[in-house]
Amino acid sequence: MSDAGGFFKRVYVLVRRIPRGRVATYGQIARLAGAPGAARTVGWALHALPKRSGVPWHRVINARGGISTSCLTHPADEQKLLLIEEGIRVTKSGMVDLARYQWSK
DNA sequence: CGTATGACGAGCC
DNA sequence: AGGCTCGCCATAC
Repeated sequence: MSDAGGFFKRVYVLVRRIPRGRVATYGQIARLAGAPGAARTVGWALHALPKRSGVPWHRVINARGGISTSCLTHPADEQKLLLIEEGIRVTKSGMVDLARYQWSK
């Protein structure tokens, strides 16, 4: 399940472990997945991830605490709303205070 | 097996 | 804060 050529799966498992009201960066997930530097691959994993998969993809943001979504199927506006509904303060520009909300195992 | 891609990261302006 | 360039890494074709 969490192994066997499924780097993506490993990412999904880690994202699911992010507690509600907390966020993580792509680089952080990549590092926990055992591939520091593969932040881009993490983003791609979530990109291919359907919302109904149950993975809180909206809790994953970039190192600057911003929403980088350029994906039309996953609008940044929706991600922003989801984060706000979890109690996370997000600026109009979609910036999150990492120092306060970044997930720490 | 080589090239292209991508929801990134860090550095620089 | 926002934008551009280069570098890293795992898939897709």
